[in-house]
This record gives sequence, structure tokens and C-alpha cells, in this order.
Amino acid sequence: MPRPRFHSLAPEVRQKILDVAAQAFAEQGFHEASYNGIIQAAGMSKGSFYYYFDDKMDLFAFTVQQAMQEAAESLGGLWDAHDDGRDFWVQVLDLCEQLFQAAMRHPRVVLLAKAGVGVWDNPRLRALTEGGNERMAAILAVGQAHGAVRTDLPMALLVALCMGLGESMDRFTLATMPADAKGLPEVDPAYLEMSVDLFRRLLQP
Amino acid sequence: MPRPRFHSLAPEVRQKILDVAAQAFAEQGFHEASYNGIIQAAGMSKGSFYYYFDDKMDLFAFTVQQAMQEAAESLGGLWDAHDDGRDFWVQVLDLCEQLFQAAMRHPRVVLLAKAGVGVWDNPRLRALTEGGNERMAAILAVGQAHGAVRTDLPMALLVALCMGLGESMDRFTLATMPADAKGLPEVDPAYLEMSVDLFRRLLQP
Amino acid sequence: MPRPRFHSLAPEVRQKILDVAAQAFAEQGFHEASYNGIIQAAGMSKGSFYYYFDDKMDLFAFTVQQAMQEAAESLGGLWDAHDDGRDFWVQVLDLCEQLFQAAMRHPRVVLLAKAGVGVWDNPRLRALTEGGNERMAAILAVGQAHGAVRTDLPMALLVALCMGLGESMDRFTLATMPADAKGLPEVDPAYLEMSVDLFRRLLQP
Amino acid sequence: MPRPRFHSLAPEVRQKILDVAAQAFAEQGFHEASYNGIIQAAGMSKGSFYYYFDDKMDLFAFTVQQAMQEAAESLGGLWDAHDDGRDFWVQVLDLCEQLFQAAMRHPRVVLLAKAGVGVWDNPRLRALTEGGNERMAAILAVGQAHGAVRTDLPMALLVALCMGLGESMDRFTLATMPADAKGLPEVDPAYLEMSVDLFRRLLQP
DNA sequence: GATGAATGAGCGTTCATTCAT
DNA sequence: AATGAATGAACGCTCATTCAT
Repeated sequence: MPRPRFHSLAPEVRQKILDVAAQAFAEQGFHEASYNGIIQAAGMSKGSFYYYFDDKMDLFAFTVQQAMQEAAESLGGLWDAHDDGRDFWVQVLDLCEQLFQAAMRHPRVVLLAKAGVGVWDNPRLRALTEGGNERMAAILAVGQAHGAVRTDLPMALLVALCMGLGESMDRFTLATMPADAKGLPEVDPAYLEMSVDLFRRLLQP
Repeated sequence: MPRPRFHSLAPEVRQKILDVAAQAFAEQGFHEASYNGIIQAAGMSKGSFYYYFDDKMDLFAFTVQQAMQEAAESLGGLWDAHDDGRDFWVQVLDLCEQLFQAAMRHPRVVLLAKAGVGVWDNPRLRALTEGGNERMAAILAVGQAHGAVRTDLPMALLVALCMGLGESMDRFTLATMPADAKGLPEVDPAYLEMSVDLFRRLLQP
Repeated sequence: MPRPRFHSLAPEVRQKILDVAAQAFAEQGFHEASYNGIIQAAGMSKGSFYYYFDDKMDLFAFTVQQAMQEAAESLGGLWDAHDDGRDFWVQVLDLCEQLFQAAMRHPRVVLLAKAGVGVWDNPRLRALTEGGNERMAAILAVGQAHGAVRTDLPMALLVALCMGLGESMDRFTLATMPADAKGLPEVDPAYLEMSVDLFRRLLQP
Repeated sequence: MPRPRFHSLAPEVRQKILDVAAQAFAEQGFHEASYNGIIQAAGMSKGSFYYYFDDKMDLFAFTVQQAMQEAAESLGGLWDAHDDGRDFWVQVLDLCEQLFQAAMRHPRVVLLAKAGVGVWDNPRLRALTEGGNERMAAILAVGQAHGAVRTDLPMALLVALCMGLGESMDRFTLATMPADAKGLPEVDPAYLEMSVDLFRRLLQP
């Protein structure tokens, strides 16, 4: 994570760095993205960059964290597990819609998820991945409290299944998207229903 | 794919190369694994290696293909979609058991699947990935003929879901495995049942 | 062409690089000269070199350009086609004398001309070669305006003939030079006369 | 030059080697042509090749020599300086026509001349280059005996001039040839006349 | 605070040549 | 007479990182 000084940089400089880094990592993955290239594209000197970030991994961790945070913010409290008392799957449907719309607004967070594939088990990234898992677990716990989610499997497995299912659908969506599409398609209610149904199939008791 | 001469190398040399390459690629991924390092670890000279393999990608393709083939062979004909008339999910249970045991005997094939993440769409690897998808699609088609697998979703999505589900479970299995374990655990019938149930939940009409 | 930073290197370092590169390219030609060798001979690290030059071709282009520029500068404006009204061949005689003396002061430009033989048609060198041809064409055009140069052949052929003739004479001069000679011999007026006469023989109407 | 054993190879094998080598050297130049590639293209084993030729340079020397010899043979005695008593320039015109037609039949000899650019001064090629020069000198001596060729310049210079002029014209012809042309164009009498005229301009007293 | 010059190990790959069989 | 496996130095180039200023 960046040195404290980073946060006293001019906001537009901070943003520029994040933009450039996110794009590079998202497009090329962690290892293939060139740190030197990012520094250059950010319009900063090598020295400065190392003055703010320990190293490449540090920048990557920060980039991912920011992307996640942005996405979380645009979800408002929804992403934090809570329970408004409605039927669990109705709540999930809402969440999915919000998530989908968030992904449309912040498509990079999806790509960044792929960017770190061989690196996620690096100790310095552990916190980030665990964060996601914990959120998912919290949501599933709500479902279990509702009696809507099975309790016969370890929570870690349920989480893994959900993550995998989500990833598959992302992959499928990206693969079948016309190559010239700009951004993600509009939310299609039927598609959403189908998605939630898949989760329900896996998770219900 | 290696030059024909490769196949007339001493079997232990061939095996050494394959072992070293599989380990390197599986542990570090395609790009991060050092070709020079593999060559050195195999105890060969640069020149010799290039005498047998066109380039790094060639070695990778071959390593993956071998791992898949080994696994396929140890499955006998089971992996080729067929239909012995029994209930589809019973057939799938059999297949899963065989797959699981194959994975135990050839754990590398699982790791290699992750090794090529950013590279699978390379033309020279296309055949390998398509092969897997086609096999999966063939099996699912059998299920559809039985009326056991839904037909309301595109086959490509069904395939993607199954692949993702399998990957999740692999990941979970690996993650919860004690670090000092050698190889995978014995097949646990209950675990198998549960696995197949997950596929059934996703796939049944 | 080198990055701007190159020009703020210490002059003796710049000169060292240019010397080493010019010698290597002139002696061995573009392909046979080892970039690594040049870097080493220049006493710099690989990284530094690539900090100043894009790649080998970049260094070569710059080396040639510098040699040409040095030669051109020592010719003052003479090299730029102009017409002082005197008899064309008298003007050519003057030019040749200057050229010859320039070649004596900058013998490398002659050798470098041979260094790029298989490479001159590379897009990144085009400008350099075209420049020479255009200058020659401009001079010949002056001659044509004087009625001193034939107009029955395509200009491109005239240029080619002159280039070839010049090269032949260079080659001859170099070949008959005593091996231990440092630099070129003094200008011999009779030799100059003879040279110009050869051009006149080819070019006059 | 190849070991004597080479000449007891089957003629079609000898020819194949020569064809492959000539094409490779002509197209790519001496250094850029891959010896390994030539050996492979010739369909022989490394060992055999080194059994017949000392090394790459040896093969190149032989290739060039053969090409020259082929061309010379197809000229009959014409290429050997002689004097049939007719006007010298008429004889030269004949020779040029024959040469041009020979070049059309054996275009590789022209390309090979360029292939060795940085290498001609290698001691092992000296004999070949000298051979060409001597033939040219012999022809010029005939011209001098006729009083048709100047005697005020060293023969070596005259030879150099002729070689350079010929090269220029080759270069021009190749450069202005349509890119899709197969082989050289038909002999154009006017072009021949013009060519010989250029030589005459340079050489006549 | 900030710069950018400098580093050198490492990358994947090509090469002409040797030599045991 | 012939093979082809083996070699390893050298190629042009990229990289994340350091540090004197």
C-alpha cells in the first residue's frame, strides 16, 4: 500500500496514476504489464513513483483495492451484507442488479480480477481476496438465517462455488459479447433472473 | 508440438523434461516460468532444447497435451461421451469418480489449467482448449437426450458453467488440503455425491 | 534517432559512443556489428544504452546521420545545390575538391556508406538515403540548366550513375592506399581533374 | 572449396545443394543466410555437409564460383577476351548483349555479386573477385590495343570504373523494374546501345 | 520532495560447428 | 560414408529497481 505521502498528492495526479495503472493491469495482467510503462504513462519520474509506492506489487494491491472500493461505494450499503426482511432471493436479485450496474460503471474491477490470476496468493494481496470472500460469506449467512441457503456444506465451499459461478458467467458474457461493443450491455431482466436462478439452484437447501 | 525426434529420446530424459516443464508452468504460469530455467533444470543445453521444441509455446502446448492425454488414458473410454443407457446422473457419478481418481494420479493437469490463463486464446493452443469444451458439450448433449439436462440455455453457457463449477471445486479442494499433503486425498463417496449434486442442481431442467 | 536526453550527455561520452559505433558499423556492416559489443566498447551498461537509443537500428541511423552531417558542415553551403553562374564543371571541380577534403577529414562517412548495404531500404533509413539522392539530383538539375548535363536519360539513372561512379572511385582510392596510411592522402589536383572529367564524360550531352 | 569427394556425389544432389545455397545467399546475403537452413533445405544431414564443405564460407565460395562458371559457359568463348578484328565497341556491344542474355538466364550470378558485399575481401574469396577483375582487364586491354580505350589511367582504375558502372546500371534496372515482374525484361536494343555508350564515354581516349 | 541516469541479470532465441556412432 | 544429437556463446532487448543529485 502506498506511503502516506501519496495521499497528499494532488487529487488529479492520484487519479491519473490509478487510471493508468488500472488500465495497464486490467489489459495485460500483473506480470505482463510493464511497471516502467505505467510510470511513463502516468507522466511521472521513476524516482517519484518509488517515493510513493514500494514496488510494482504495492501499486497493484492499491489499484485493486481502489477499484473494489469505488465499486463498493457505488453500491451504497447494499454490498455490505444486511437483511431488510424481504425474501432472501428477492434481496439477492436486487443486489445482482446493483452489482451488474456497478460493473457497467466500473468495468475495470472485473478485469482486474483476472489480472492477478497467478498472484492472488501473494501474502501482500491476501487481505484483498479475503475481503471479497468475507463479504460473500456474510451475504450467504443472511441467506442461511432466512433458511434460503443450505447449511450442509462448509461456508468456504459455498463461497468458492459462488465466486466460480460468477466468474463463469462473466466469462461467458464477455465471450459472447460482440467484439465491437462499447462497455457492457444494458441490464436484461430476464438475464438477471436466470443468473439468480443459477445461484439459487446451487445454494438452496 | 515437439519435433518427431523428441519421441526417440531416452524415456527418462523425456520424462525429466516433461516433469520439469510441467512443474515450472504449473507453479508459475506460462509467462512467469523461465524457459531458460526449465532448460537448465532439465539438465540440457539450450541448443538441444531448441533441437526438440520450436519455442517456449511449443513446450507448453506439449506439456499440457501430455498431461491431458495421460489423464484421458487413465480414464479409458469413459471420457469420450457415450451413453450406456443407465440414468444420466448415475453415469455422471461414475465419470466423476473416474475423473477424480485420474486427477489424483495426475494432479498436474489441474494446475496446468491455471498456468495458461492469459494464453489459452493463442492460436497454437486453441485445439487443446476446444477439445475440452467439445467433450463437455458432448456429455451434456447425452444428458439432454435423456431429458436430464436443461435445454433452455445455450450449450456454450452450460459448458462454461460446468467448467467454472469444476474449477471452483478444484480450487476449494486444493485450498483446504493440508499443506503437507502429498497428492490428493482418497476419494470420498459422500464428496463425490455432493459434487454431482451440484452439477445436477445447475443443469437439470 | 536518439532520445533527446542523449544530447545532454557529456560531450566526451557522446563522442565515445559515436566513435565506437561508427568504427564497428564501418568495419563490419550493420548486421555483423554486435550491438552488445558496441555497448561494451563504449563502456556503458546495456540499460543505459537503451536509455538513449531505441535499438540497434536507431543507433545506426544516428551514426550515419552524424557522419553525414559532420561532412556536410565541413562543406559549408557548398553541398547545397546552388549556382554561382560560373561554368558548371568549374563549380563541380570546386565541389569535388571540397568533398574530397571533407572525406579526408571524415573518412568514416565513406565506410558507413558500405555498412548499410542490405539495410538502406529500411523505412527508418529512407530519409537518409533519399537526402543524398535529392542533393545529387539538385546538383545535376543545375547542370542541366547550364546545358552542361544531358537530359536524354531519366534523372534517377543519372543519379545512380554518379553514385556508382563515386563509389567506384572511393573503392579504388581505398584499395590502392598503402595499408599503413593514416587517413587519406593529400588532394592531388590532377586526380581531381581526372575525377571530374569522368563525371563529365558520363553526364555531358 | 569443397572436398574432392563432393564431386563424386550424385549430380542431382550436387545440383540441389547449389540451387539451395545460391538462392539463400542471393536472397539474404552471406551473413544473413542461415547455414543450418541451407543444409536443411538441401535435405542433407549436418554431418554430411561438413563432410563435403569445410564451413559456410567454403560453400559460399563454391556457390559463387559455380554461378560464375555457368554464366561464363553460357557465353561460350565470348567472355574470354579475344579480338575478332571488328571495331572494339561493336565487339563490346555484342558482349553486352550476350552478358545481358546470360544474366537473364542466370539471374543469380547478379544477386550473388551483392550477397558477398562485406565479405569479398576475405582471403578465401580473393581468387574469385580477382578472376572477374582479370577478365575485365583483359577485355580492356583489347580495347587499348585497338586504340579504343584510354591508356592514361591505371588499368585497375578502369576496371573499378567499369565494375561500378555496371553495378549502377544493374541497381537502376532492378529498382525501376515493376515489382511483380518475373525474371528480367527482354533485351531492348536501345537500352543496350545506351549502356555501351556509357562505357564508351568513360573509357574512350 | 523530486528527478532521471544508471544498472545488470535475465529474457527467448539463433547460430556455426563438433563428434560419437 | 553418413548421421543427427549436442553444444554454448552470442544475439538484440526488457525489466524492476537504486541512488546521487
